[in-house]
Amino acid sequence: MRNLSVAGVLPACALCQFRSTGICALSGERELVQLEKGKILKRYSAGSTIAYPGDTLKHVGTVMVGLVSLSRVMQDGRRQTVGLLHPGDFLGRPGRSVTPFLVEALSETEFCSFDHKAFEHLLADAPELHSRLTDVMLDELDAARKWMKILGRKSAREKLCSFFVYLAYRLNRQSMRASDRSLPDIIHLTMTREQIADFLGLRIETVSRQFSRLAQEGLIEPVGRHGLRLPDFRAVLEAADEDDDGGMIC
Amino acid sequence: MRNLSVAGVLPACALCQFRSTGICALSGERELVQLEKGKILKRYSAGSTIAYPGDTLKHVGTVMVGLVSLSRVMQDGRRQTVGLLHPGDFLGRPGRSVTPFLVEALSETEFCSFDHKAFEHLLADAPELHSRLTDVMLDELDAARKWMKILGRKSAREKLCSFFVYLAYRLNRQSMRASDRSLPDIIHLTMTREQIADFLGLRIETVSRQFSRLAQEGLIEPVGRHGLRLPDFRAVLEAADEDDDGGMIC
DNA sequence: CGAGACGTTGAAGGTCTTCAAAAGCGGTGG
DNA sequence: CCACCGCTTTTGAAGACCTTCAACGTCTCG
Repeated sequence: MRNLSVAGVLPACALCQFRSTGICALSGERELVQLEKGKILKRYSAGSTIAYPGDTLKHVGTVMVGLVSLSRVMQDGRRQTVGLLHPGDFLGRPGRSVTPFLVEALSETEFCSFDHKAFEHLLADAPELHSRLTDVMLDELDAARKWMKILGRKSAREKLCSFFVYLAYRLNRQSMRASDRSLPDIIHLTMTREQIADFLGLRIETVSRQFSRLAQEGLIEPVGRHGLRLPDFRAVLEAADEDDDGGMIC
Repeated sequence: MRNLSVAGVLPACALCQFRSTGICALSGERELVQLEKGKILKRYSAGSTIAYPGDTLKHVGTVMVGLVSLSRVMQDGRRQTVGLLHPGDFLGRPGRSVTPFLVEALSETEFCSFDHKAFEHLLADAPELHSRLTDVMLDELDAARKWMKILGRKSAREKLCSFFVYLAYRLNRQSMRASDRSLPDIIHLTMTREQIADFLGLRIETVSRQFSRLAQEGLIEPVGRHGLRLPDFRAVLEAADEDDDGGMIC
Protein backbone atom coordinates (compact mmCIF):
# COMPACT_ATOMS: atom_id res chain seq x y z
CA MET A 1 0.00 0.00 0.00
CA ARG A 2 1.38 3.37 -0.98
CA ASN A 3 2.23 5.74 1.76
CA LEU A 4 0.05 8.70 0.87
CA SER A 5 0.99 10.77 3.84
CA VAL A 6 4.47 11.63 2.61
CA ALA A 7 3.23 14.80 0.98
CA GLY A 8 2.33 15.95 4.44
CA VAL A 9 -0.71 17.89 3.23
CA LEU A 10 -3.00 15.16 1.99
CA PRO A 11 -6.02 15.00 4.25
CA ALA A 12 -6.90 11.75 5.91
CA CYS A 13 -10.04 11.75 3.77
CA ALA A 14 -7.86 10.75 0.84
CA LEU A 15 -7.32 7.45 2.59
CA CYS A 16 -10.95 6.88 3.45
CA GLN A 17 -12.32 3.56 2.28
CA PHE A 18 -15.41 5.34 1.01
CA ARG A 19 -13.38 7.80 -0.95
CA SER A 20 -14.65 6.29 -4.19
CA THR A 21 -18.22 5.42 -3.32
CA GLY A 22 -19.38 7.93 -0.75
CA ILE A 23 -20.52 11.46 -0.99
CA CYS A 24 -16.94 12.65 -1.31
CA ALA A 25 -16.37 10.49 -4.37
CA LEU A 26 -16.08 13.23 -6.92
CA SER A 27 -14.71 15.93 -4.68
CA GLY A 28 -11.39 17.30 -5.74
CA GLU A 29 -8.53 17.90 -3.37
CA ARG A 30 -9.65 21.43 -2.68
CA GLU A 31 -13.02 20.22 -1.44
CA LEU A 32 -11.41 17.46 0.58
CA VAL A 33 -9.26 19.98 2.42
CA GLN A 34 -12.36 22.02 3.14
CA LEU A 35 -14.28 18.98 4.35
CA GLU A 36 -11.38 17.84 6.46
CA LYS A 37 -11.51 21.03 8.48
CA GLY A 38 -14.90 20.54 10.05
CA LYS A 39 -14.77 16.79 10.24
CA ILE A 40 -15.98 15.16 13.42
CA LEU A 41 -16.03 11.44 14.04
CA LYS A 42 -18.96 10.46 16.18
CA ARG A 43 -19.67 7.16 17.87
CA TYR A 44 -22.99 5.68 18.88
CA SER A 45 -23.48 2.50 20.84
CA ALA A 46 -25.84 -0.22 19.64
CA GLY A 47 -29.42 0.68 20.37
CA SER A 48 -28.77 4.34 21.07
CA THR A 49 -30.93 7.08 19.66
CA ILE A 50 -29.19 9.56 17.41
CA ALA A 51 -32.14 11.91 17.03
CA TYR A 52 -35.83 12.08 17.85
CA PRO A 53 -38.44 13.31 15.40
CA GLY A 54 -38.33 17.09 15.39
CA ASP A 55 -34.72 17.26 16.51
CA THR A 56 -32.24 19.38 14.63
CA LEU A 57 -29.44 17.39 13.10
CA LYS A 58 -26.52 19.76 13.33
CA HIS A 59 -24.29 17.42 11.37
CA VAL A 60 -24.41 15.56 8.10
CA GLY A 61 -22.02 12.96 6.84
CA THR A 62 -21.18 9.37 6.08
CA VAL A 63 -21.83 6.26 8.13
CA MET A 64 -18.45 4.56 8.43
CA VAL A 65 -19.24 1.53 10.54
CA GLY A 66 -22.48 0.07 11.82
CA LEU A 67 -26.12 0.37 10.86
CA VAL A 68 -28.47 3.34 11.25
CA SER A 69 -32.24 3.29 10.87
CA LEU A 70 -34.67 6.06 10.00
CA SER A 71 -38.16 5.39 11.32
CA ARG A 72 -41.51 7.04 11.48
CA VAL A 73 -43.42 6.43 14.66
CA MET A 74 -47.11 6.83 15.41
CA GLN A 75 -48.70 7.90 18.67
CA ASP A 76 -49.88 4.39 19.46
CA GLY A 77 -46.41 2.95 19.07
CA ARG A 78 -46.62 1.52 15.59
CA ARG A 79 -43.45 2.26 13.74
CA GLN A 80 -42.24 1.93 10.19
CA THR A 81 -38.56 1.98 9.35
CA VAL A 82 -38.21 3.94 6.13
CA GLY A 83 -34.50 3.68 5.56
CA LEU A 84 -31.43 1.73 6.59
CA LEU A 85 -28.03 3.36 6.35
CA HIS A 86 -25.08 1.04 5.86
CA PRO A 87 -21.41 1.98 5.86
CA GLY A 88 -20.81 4.44 3.05
CA ASP A 89 -24.33 5.86 3.16
CA PHE A 90 -25.10 9.50 3.69
CA LEU A 91 -26.95 10.65 6.79
CA GLY A 92 -28.61 14.03 6.84
CA ARG A 93 -30.87 16.19 4.76
CA PRO A 94 -29.33 19.19 3.09
CA GLY A 95 -31.65 22.15 3.12
CA ARG A 96 -33.70 21.04 6.08
CA SER A 97 -31.94 20.16 9.29
CA VAL A 98 -35.02 19.20 11.34
CA THR A 99 -35.55 15.49 10.95
CA PRO A 100 -39.04 13.97 10.82
CA PHE A 101 -37.55 10.58 11.71
CA LEU A 102 -36.47 8.68 14.71
CA VAL A 103 -32.81 8.05 13.95
CA GLU A 104 -31.26 5.10 15.74
CA ALA A 105 -27.99 3.22 15.72
CA LEU A 106 -28.96 -0.43 15.35
CA SER A 107 -25.40 -1.51 16.02
CA GLU A 108 -22.18 0.09 17.20
CA THR A 109 -21.86 2.96 14.75
CA GLU A 110 -19.20 5.39 13.58
CA PHE A 111 -20.36 8.51 11.83
CA CYS A 112 -17.97 10.78 9.93
CA SER A 113 -19.75 14.10 10.04
CA PHE A 114 -19.46 17.73 9.08
CA ASP A 115 -21.16 20.80 10.38
CA HIS A 116 -24.49 21.20 8.66
CA LYS A 117 -23.97 24.83 7.66
CA ALA A 118 -20.37 24.46 6.62
CA PHE A 119 -21.34 21.54 4.43
CA GLU A 120 -24.04 23.53 2.70
CA HIS A 121 -21.69 26.38 2.04
CA LEU A 122 -19.24 23.96 0.53
CA LEU A 123 -22.06 22.48 -1.53
CA ALA A 124 -22.82 25.84 -3.07
CA ASP A 125 -19.16 26.21 -4.01
CA ALA A 126 -18.47 22.73 -5.28
CA PRO A 127 -20.73 21.71 -8.17
CA GLU A 128 -19.12 18.29 -8.35
CA LEU A 129 -19.94 17.58 -4.75
CA HIS A 130 -23.44 18.87 -5.29
CA SER A 131 -23.96 16.59 -8.27
CA ARG A 132 -22.69 13.66 -6.32
CA LEU A 133 -25.08 14.39 -3.50
CA THR A 134 -28.01 14.73 -5.87
CA ASP A 135 -27.13 11.35 -7.32
CA VAL A 136 -27.02 9.76 -3.92
CA MET A 137 -30.35 11.29 -2.89
CA LEU A 138 -31.97 10.13 -6.11
CA ASP A 139 -30.76 6.61 -5.42
CA GLU A 140 -32.39 6.87 -2.01
CA LEU A 141 -35.60 7.97 -3.67
CA ASP A 142 -35.53 4.99 -6.00
CA ALA A 143 -34.85 2.70 -3.08
CA ALA A 144 -37.73 4.16 -1.09
CA ARG A 145 -40.10 3.68 -4.00
CA LYS A 146 -38.92 0.16 -4.50
CA TRP A 147 -39.60 -0.53 -0.87
CA MET A 148 -43.12 0.89 -1.26
CA LYS A 149 -43.94 -1.97 -3.59
CA ILE A 150 -42.72 -4.43 -1.01
CA LEU A 151 -44.70 -2.85 1.80
CA GLY A 152 -47.88 -2.41 -0.19
CA ARG A 153 -48.11 -5.55 -2.24
CA LYS A 154 -46.01 -8.41 -0.96
CA SER A 155 -46.85 -11.28 1.36
CA ALA A 156 -44.90 -11.88 4.55
CA ARG A 157 -42.91 -14.62 2.88
CA GLU A 158 -42.05 -12.41 -0.08
CA LYS A 159 -41.15 -9.58 2.25
CA LEU A 160 -38.67 -11.71 4.13
CA CYS A 161 -37.08 -12.97 0.94
CA SER A 162 -36.90 -9.43 -0.43
CA PHE A 163 -35.15 -8.46 2.77
CA PHE A 164 -32.55 -11.19 2.31
CA VAL A 165 -31.99 -10.17 -1.29
CA TYR A 166 -31.62 -6.57 -0.21
CA LEU A 167 -29.11 -7.55 2.47
CA ALA A 168 -27.12 -9.79 0.18
CA TYR A 169 -26.73 -7.04 -2.40
CA ARG A 170 -26.10 -4.42 0.21
CA LEU A 171 -23.46 -6.31 2.12
CA ASN A 172 -21.92 -7.30 -1.17
CA ARG A 173 -21.56 -3.68 -2.20
CA GLN A 174 -19.59 -3.03 0.95
CA SER A 175 -17.14 -5.80 0.39
CA MET A 176 -17.01 -5.24 -3.35
CA ARG A 177 -14.12 -2.86 -2.89
CA ALA A 178 -11.89 -5.87 -3.22
CA SER A 179 -12.46 -7.90 -6.32
CA ASP A 180 -15.08 -10.58 -6.52
CA ARG A 181 -18.60 -9.74 -7.54
CA SER A 182 -19.98 -12.85 -5.95
CA LEU A 183 -22.56 -12.62 -3.21
CA PRO A 184 -21.55 -13.05 0.40
CA ASP A 185 -21.72 -16.58 1.67
CA ILE A 186 -22.93 -15.77 5.14
CA ILE A 187 -25.13 -12.85 6.02
CA HIS A 188 -24.58 -11.54 9.51
CA LEU A 189 -27.87 -10.24 10.85
CA THR A 190 -27.30 -7.38 13.22
CA MET A 191 -30.98 -6.57 13.40
CA THR A 192 -33.37 -8.06 15.94
CA ARG A 193 -36.66 -9.60 14.84
CA GLU A 194 -38.40 -6.48 16.01
CA GLN A 195 -36.21 -4.23 13.87
CA ILE A 196 -36.78 -6.48 10.88
CA ALA A 197 -40.52 -6.43 11.56
CA ASP A 198 -40.52 -2.64 11.66
CA PHE A 199 -38.68 -2.52 8.38
CA LEU A 200 -41.02 -4.98 6.65
CA GLY A 201 -44.30 -3.72 8.07
CA LEU A 202 -44.96 -6.97 9.92
CA ARG A 203 -45.29 -8.12 13.51
CA ILE A 204 -42.41 -9.78 15.24
CA GLU A 205 -44.21 -13.14 15.49
CA THR A 206 -44.89 -13.19 11.78
CA VAL A 207 -41.22 -12.56 11.05
CA SER A 208 -40.26 -15.37 13.38
CA ARG A 209 -42.72 -17.78 11.79
CA GLN A 210 -41.49 -16.97 8.30
CA PHE A 211 -37.91 -17.52 9.41
CA SER A 212 -38.86 -20.97 10.64
CA ARG A 213 -40.81 -21.79 7.54
CA LEU A 214 -38.09 -20.64 5.14
CA ALA A 215 -35.49 -22.57 7.10
CA GLN A 216 -37.65 -25.68 6.98
CA GLU A 217 -38.04 -25.28 3.23
CA GLY A 218 -34.28 -24.99 2.95
CA LEU A 219 -34.37 -21.53 1.40
CA ILE A 220 -32.28 -20.20 4.26
CA GLU A 221 -29.85 -21.87 6.62
CA PRO A 222 -29.48 -20.38 10.07
CA VAL A 223 -25.85 -20.14 11.14
CA GLY A 224 -25.63 -19.58 14.85
CA ARG A 225 -27.95 -17.04 16.36
CA HIS A 226 -27.45 -14.19 13.93
CA GLY A 227 -25.90 -15.77 10.86
CA LEU A 228 -27.67 -16.81 7.70
CA ARG A 229 -26.71 -18.67 4.56
CA LEU A 230 -28.60 -18.60 1.28
CA PRO A 231 -27.80 -21.95 -0.34
CA ASP A 232 -29.71 -21.08 -3.50
CA PHE A 233 -29.80 -17.36 -4.10
CA ARG A 234 -31.85 -17.70 -7.28
CA ALA A 235 -34.56 -19.49 -5.35
CA VAL A 236 -34.69 -16.69 -2.81
CA LEU A 237 -34.91 -14.14 -5.60
CA GLU A 238 -37.80 -16.07 -7.04
CA ALA A 239 -39.57 -16.38 -3.72
CA ALA A 240 -39.16 -12.63 -3.32
CA ASP A 241 -40.79 -12.22 -6.70
CA GLU A 242 -38.14 -9.68 -7.56
CA ASP A 243 -37.32 -8.71 -11.05
CA ASP A 244 -33.57 -9.10 -10.73
CA ASP A 245 -32.13 -5.70 -11.41
CA GLY A 246 -28.80 -6.80 -10.06
CA GLY A 247 -29.44 -4.85 -6.92
CA MET A 248 -28.88 -1.66 -8.86
CA ILE A 249 -30.98 0.45 -6.66
CA CYS A 250 -32.20 -1.24 -3.55
CA MET B 1 -52.62 42.12 -14.68
CA ARG B 2 -49.49 43.63 -16.14
CA ASN B 3 -48.76 43.05 -19.73
CA LEU B 4 -45.39 41.35 -19.55
CA SER B 5 -44.99 40.83 -23.24
CA VAL B 6 -44.31 44.46 -24.06
CA ALA B 7 -40.59 43.95 -23.69
CA GLY B 8 -40.82 41.59 -26.61
CA VAL B 9 -38.05 39.37 -25.31
CA LEU B 10 -39.55 37.92 -22.16
CA PRO B 11 -40.05 34.21 -22.60
CA ALA B 12 -43.49 32.74 -22.11
CA CYS B 13 -42.06 30.90 -19.10
CA ALA B 14 -42.12 34.19 -17.24
CA LEU B 15 -45.88 34.05 -17.40
CA CYS B 16 -46.12 30.43 -16.33
CA GLN B 17 -48.40 29.84 -13.37
CA PHE B 18 -45.75 27.57 -11.86
CA ARG B 19 -43.07 30.20 -12.24
CA SER B 20 -42.87 30.55 -8.48
CA THR B 21 -43.39 26.99 -7.31
CA GLY B 22 -42.00 24.72 -9.97
CA ILE B 23 -38.56 23.67 -10.89
CA CYS B 24 -37.98 26.97 -12.66
CA ALA B 25 -38.75 28.94 -9.52
CA LEU B 26 -35.29 30.22 -8.83
CA SER B 27 -34.01 30.37 -12.35
CA GLY B 28 -32.94 33.77 -13.51
CA GLU B 29 -33.87 35.23 -16.80
CA ARG B 30 -30.80 33.80 -18.49
CA GLU B 31 -31.83 30.27 -17.54
CA LEU B 32 -35.39 30.93 -18.58
CA VAL B 33 -34.27 31.94 -22.04
CA GLN B 34 -32.22 28.76 -22.24
CA LEU B 35 -35.12 26.61 -21.04
CA GLU B 36 -37.50 28.31 -23.41
CA LYS B 37 -35.46 27.17 -26.40
CA GLY B 38 -35.98 23.45 -26.02
CA LYS B 39 -39.43 23.62 -24.53
CA ILE B 40 -42.00 21.17 -25.85
CA LEU B 41 -45.58 20.99 -24.66
CA LYS B 42 -46.87 17.44 -24.70
CA ARG B 43 -50.38 16.19 -24.28
CA TYR B 44 -51.57 12.81 -23.04
CA SER B 45 -55.14 11.62 -22.98
CA ALA B 46 -56.69 10.17 -19.85
CA GLY B 47 -55.59 6.60 -19.34
CA SER B 48 -52.72 6.73 -21.79
CA THR B 49 -49.32 5.30 -20.98
CA ILE B 50 -46.45 7.78 -21.03
CA ALA B 51 -43.71 5.21 -20.56
CA TYR B 52 -43.28 1.54 -19.74
CA PRO B 53 -40.71 0.26 -17.27
CA GLY B 54 -37.35 0.21 -18.98
CA ASP B 55 -38.26 2.92 -21.45
CA THR B 56 -36.01 5.89 -21.94
CA LEU B 57 -37.62 9.18 -21.01
CA LYS B 58 -36.10 11.60 -23.45
CA HIS B 59 -37.74 14.54 -21.78
CA VAL B 60 -38.02 15.98 -18.30
CA GLY B 61 -40.23 18.77 -17.14
CA THR B 62 -43.27 19.99 -15.28
CA VAL B 63 -46.79 18.62 -15.25
CA MET B 64 -49.00 21.59 -16.12
CA VAL B 65 -52.46 20.05 -16.14
CA GLY B 66 -53.76 16.64 -15.15
CA LEU B 67 -52.47 13.80 -13.02
CA VAL B 68 -49.59 11.41 -13.68
CA SER B 69 -48.83 8.21 -11.79
CA LEU B 70 -45.58 6.32 -11.32
CA SER B 71 -46.15 2.63 -10.62
CA ARG B 72 -44.19 -0.50 -10.09
CA VAL B 73 -45.73 -3.60 -11.55
CA MET B 74 -45.07 -7.25 -10.79
CA GLN B 75 -45.21 -10.16 -13.20
CA ASP B 76 -48.46 -11.44 -11.75
CA GLY B 77 -50.19 -8.11 -12.25
CA ARG B 78 -49.98 -6.69 -8.77
CA ARG B 79 -49.07 -3.05 -8.94
CA GLN B 80 -48.09 -0.37 -6.49
CA THR B 81 -48.30 3.29 -7.38
CA VAL B 82 -45.27 4.96 -5.85
CA GLY B 83 -45.89 8.55 -6.82
CA LEU B 84 -48.58 10.91 -8.03
CA LEU B 85 -47.60 13.99 -9.99
CA HIS B 86 -49.97 16.93 -9.79
CA PRO B 87 -49.74 20.18 -11.72
CA GLY B 88 -46.48 21.89 -10.84
CA ASP B 89 -44.67 18.62 -10.10
CA PHE B 90 -41.49 17.55 -11.82
CA LEU B 91 -41.45 14.47 -14.02
CA GLY B 92 -38.16 12.83 -14.88
CA ARG B 93 -34.99 11.67 -13.26
CA PRO B 94 -31.86 13.67 -13.91
CA GLY B 95 -28.82 11.47 -14.29
CA ARG B 96 -30.71 8.36 -15.30
CA SER B 97 -33.13 8.53 -18.18
CA VAL B 98 -34.32 4.91 -18.09
CA THR B 99 -37.40 4.74 -15.91
CA PRO B 100 -38.12 1.74 -13.68
CA PHE B 101 -41.78 2.80 -13.50
CA LEU B 102 -44.91 2.50 -15.48
CA VAL B 103 -45.77 6.14 -16.11
CA GLU B 104 -49.41 6.84 -16.87
CA ALA B 105 -51.63 9.85 -17.37
CA LEU B 106 -54.57 9.28 -15.04
CA SER B 107 -56.43 12.21 -16.58
CA GLU B 108 -56.02 14.49 -19.55
CA THR B 109 -52.49 15.77 -19.03
CA GLU B 110 -50.27 18.58 -20.29
CA PHE B 111 -46.56 18.22 -19.80
CA CYS B 112 -44.15 21.10 -20.31
CA SER B 113 -40.93 19.33 -21.13
CA PHE B 114 -37.33 19.89 -22.12
CA ASP B 115 -34.85 17.66 -23.82
CA HIS B 116 -33.21 15.44 -21.26
CA LYS B 117 -29.64 16.21 -22.30
CA ALA B 118 -30.14 19.92 -22.79
CA PHE B 119 -31.67 20.13 -19.34
CA GLU B 120 -28.72 18.41 -17.74
CA HIS B 121 -26.29 20.70 -19.45
CA LEU B 122 -28.24 23.66 -18.19
CA LEU B 123 -28.23 22.10 -14.72
CA ALA B 124 -24.46 22.00 -14.68
CA ASP B 125 -24.35 25.67 -15.62
CA ALA B 126 -27.05 26.98 -13.37
CA PRO B 127 -26.38 26.28 -9.68
CA GLU B 128 -29.64 27.93 -8.69
CA LEU B 129 -31.63 25.61 -10.88
CA HIS B 130 -29.66 22.67 -9.57
CA SER B 131 -30.38 23.64 -5.97
CA ARG B 132 -34.02 24.00 -6.75
CA LEU B 133 -34.14 20.58 -8.32
CA THR B 134 -32.36 19.01 -5.37
CA ASP B 135 -34.92 20.58 -3.09
CA VAL B 136 -37.78 19.22 -5.13
CA MET B 137 -36.27 15.73 -5.24
CA LEU B 138 -35.70 15.76 -1.49
CA ASP B 139 -39.34 16.67 -0.97
CA GLU B 140 -40.25 13.68 -3.11
CA LEU B 141 -38.03 11.51 -0.95
CA ASP B 142 -39.74 12.73 2.20
CA ALA B 143 -43.12 12.13 0.61
CA ALA B 144 -42.15 8.59 -0.42
CA ARG B 145 -40.98 7.81 3.09
CA LYS B 146 -44.12 9.23 4.57
CA TRP B 147 -46.13 7.02 2.28
CA MET B 148 -44.11 3.99 3.41
CA LYS B 149 -45.55 4.43 6.88
CA ILE B 150 -49.04 4.46 5.41
CA LEU B 151 -48.45 1.36 3.31
CA GLY B 152 -46.71 -0.61 6.01
CA ARG B 153 -48.63 0.23 9.13
CA LYS B 154 -52.06 1.66 8.52
CA SER B 155 -55.45 -0.01 8.32
CA ALA B 156 -57.63 0.32 5.25
CA ARG B 157 -59.72 2.96 6.96
CA GLU B 158 -56.67 4.97 7.96
CA LYS B 159 -55.26 4.62 4.49
CA LEU B 160 -58.37 6.08 2.90
CA CYS B 161 -58.43 8.98 5.32
CA SER B 162 -54.73 9.61 4.77
CA PHE B 163 -55.48 9.70 1.07
CA PHE B 164 -58.18 12.33 1.56
CA VAL B 165 -55.87 14.41 3.73
CA TYR B 166 -53.17 14.12 1.11
CA LEU B 167 -55.56 15.19 -1.63
CA ALA B 168 -56.95 18.09 0.36
CA TYR B 169 -53.51 19.48 1.02
CA ARG B 170 -52.34 18.77 -2.48
CA LEU B 171 -55.27 20.34 -4.24
CA ASN B 172 -55.06 23.22 -1.83
CA ARG B 173 -51.47 23.87 -2.77
CA GLN B 174 -52.52 24.18 -6.39
CA SER B 175 -55.22 26.71 -5.76
CA MET B 176 -53.21 28.52 -3.13
CA ARG B 177 -51.75 30.77 -5.77
CA ALA B 178 -54.70 33.02 -5.16
CA SER B 179 -55.19 34.02 -1.58
CA ASP B 180 -57.05 31.87 0.90
CA ARG B 181 -55.23 29.18 2.79
CA SER B 182 -58.40 27.33 3.55
CA LEU B 183 -58.88 23.77 2.38
CA PRO B 184 -60.92 23.07 -0.71
CA ASP B 185 -64.57 22.49 -0.11
CA ILE B 186 -65.08 19.83 -2.70
CA ILE B 187 -62.45 17.36 -3.77
CA HIS B 188 -62.83 16.23 -7.33
CA LEU B 189 -61.66 12.63 -7.61
CA THR B 190 -60.18 11.96 -11.00
CA MET B 191 -58.90 8.57 -9.95
CA THR B 192 -60.90 5.36 -10.28
CA ARG B 193 -61.26 3.00 -7.34
CA GLU B 194 -58.67 0.79 -8.94
CA GLN B 195 -56.14 3.60 -9.17
CA ILE B 196 -56.81 4.53 -5.57
CA ALA B 197 -56.41 0.89 -4.55
CA ASP B 198 -53.07 0.68 -6.33
CA PHE B 199 -51.91 3.79 -4.54
CA LEU B 200 -52.98 2.57 -1.11
CA GLY B 201 -51.90 -1.04 -1.43
CA LEU B 202 -55.46 -2.34 -1.17
CA ARG B 203 -57.93 -4.18 -3.36
CA ILE B 204 -60.62 -2.31 -5.17
CA GLU B 205 -63.41 -3.91 -3.14
CA THR B 206 -61.79 -2.85 0.11
CA VAL B 207 -61.55 0.72 -1.13
CA SER B 208 -65.19 0.66 -2.11
CA ARG B 209 -66.27 -0.74 1.24
CA GLN B 210 -64.30 1.88 3.12
CA PHE B 211 -65.86 4.60 1.00
CA SER B 212 -69.30 3.34 1.95
CA ARG B 213 -68.41 3.03 5.58
CA LEU B 214 -66.86 6.50 5.83
CA ALA B 215 -69.84 8.01 4.05
CA GLN B 216 -72.20 6.26 6.44
CA GLU B 217 -70.22 7.58 9.38
CA GLY B 218 -70.50 11.05 7.89
CA LEU B 219 -66.75 11.53 7.62
CA ILE B 220 -67.08 12.06 3.89
CA GLU B 221 -69.97 13.23 1.73
CA PRO B 222 -70.12 11.92 -1.81
CA VAL B 223 -70.96 14.66 -4.30
CA GLY B 224 -72.02 13.15 -7.57
CA ARG B 225 -69.95 10.32 -8.91
CA HIS B 226 -66.50 11.76 -8.46
CA GLY B 227 -66.95 14.60 -6.00
CA LEU B 228 -66.27 14.48 -2.28
CA ARG B 229 -66.79 16.81 0.63
CA LEU B 230 -65.05 16.62 3.99
CA PRO B 231 -67.50 18.18 6.44
CA ASP B 232 -65.08 17.87 9.35
CA PHE B 233 -61.50 17.90 8.22
CA ARG B 234 -60.14 17.53 11.74
CA ALA B 235 -62.10 14.32 12.15
CA VAL B 236 -60.62 12.94 8.94
CA LEU B 237 -57.14 13.90 10.11
CA GLU B 238 -57.79 12.04 13.32
CA ALA B 239 -59.13 8.98 11.57
CA ALA B 240 -56.03 9.01 9.41
CA ASP B 241 -53.98 9.04 12.60
CA GLU B 242 -51.79 11.68 11.03
CA ASP B 243 -49.60 13.96 13.01
CA ASP B 244 -50.74 17.16 11.38
CA ASP B 245 -47.67 18.61 9.79
CA GLY B 246 -49.77 21.03 7.83
CA GLY B 247 -49.22 18.98 4.73
CA MET B 248 -45.66 20.24 4.64
CA ILE B 249 -44.32 17.30 2.82
CA CYS B 250 -46.87 14.86 1.62
C1' DC C 1 -28.18 -19.07 39.26
C1' DG C 2 -31.66 -15.90 38.20
C1' DA C 3 -33.35 -11.96 35.75
C1' DG C 4 -34.40 -9.94 31.60
C1' DA C 5 -34.30 -9.51 26.77
C1' DC C 6 -35.04 -11.89 22.68
C1' DG C 7 -37.06 -15.61 20.05
C1' DT C 8 -40.32 -19.42 19.03
C1' DT C 9 -44.67 -21.69 18.80
C1' DG C 10 -49.76 -22.45 19.38
C1' DA C 11 -54.66 -21.12 19.23
C1' DA C 12 -58.12 -17.78 18.39
C1' DG C 13 -59.62 -13.73 16.17
C1' DG C 14 -59.83 -9.84 12.94
C1' DT C 15 -58.95 -7.65 8.74
C1' DC C 16 -58.39 -7.76 4.13
C1' DT C 17 -58.85 -10.56 0.02
C1' DT C 18 -61.15 -13.54 -3.15
C1' DC C 19 -64.97 -15.03 -5.63
C1' DA C 20 -69.42 -13.97 -7.16
C1' DA C 21 -73.37 -11.39 -8.40
C1' DA C 22 -76.04 -7.39 -8.91
C1' DA C 23 -76.60 -2.44 -9.38
C1' DG C 24 -75.31 2.09 -11.32
C1' DC C 25 -73.62 4.98 -14.90
C1' DG C 26 -72.44 6.34 -19.67
C1' DG C 27 -72.41 5.78 -24.31
C1' DT C 28 -74.34 3.87 -28.88
C1' DG C 29 -77.62 2.78 -32.12
C1' DG C 30 -82.04 1.35 -33.49
C1' DC D 1 -86.35 8.10 -26.53
C1' DC D 2 -85.17 3.96 -24.75
C1' DA D 3 -83.04 -0.58 -24.96
C1' DC D 4 -78.74 -2.49 -24.76
C1' DC D 5 -73.89 -3.08 -23.81
C1' DG D 6 -69.61 -2.37 -21.38
C1' DC D 7 -67.37 -0.64 -17.60
C1' DT D 8 -67.07 0.82 -12.92
C1' DT D 9 -68.79 0.39 -8.42
C1' DT D 10 -71.15 -1.77 -4.71
C1' DT D 11 -72.38 -5.49 -1.75
C1' DG D 12 -72.38 -10.24 0.15
C1' DA D 13 -70.31 -14.63 1.72
C1' DA D 14 -66.40 -17.48 2.33
C1' DG D 15 -61.64 -17.96 2.99
C1' DA D 16 -56.64 -16.72 3.59
C1' DC D 17 -53.32 -14.39 5.87
C1' DC D 18 -51.57 -11.81 9.38
C1' DT D 19 -52.18 -10.29 14.05
C1' DT D 20 -53.15 -10.78 18.84
C1' DC D 21 -52.75 -13.02 23.08
C1' DA D 22 -50.39 -16.25 25.67
C1' DA D 23 -47.00 -19.48 27.06
C1' DC D 24 -42.68 -21.43 26.74
C1' DG D 25 -37.73 -21.73 25.28
C1' DT D 26 -33.13 -19.74 24.81
C1' DC D 27 -29.37 -16.78 25.26
C1' DT D 28 -26.62 -13.32 27.83
C1' DC D 29 -24.79 -11.17 31.64
C1' DG D 30 -24.45 -9.54 36.23
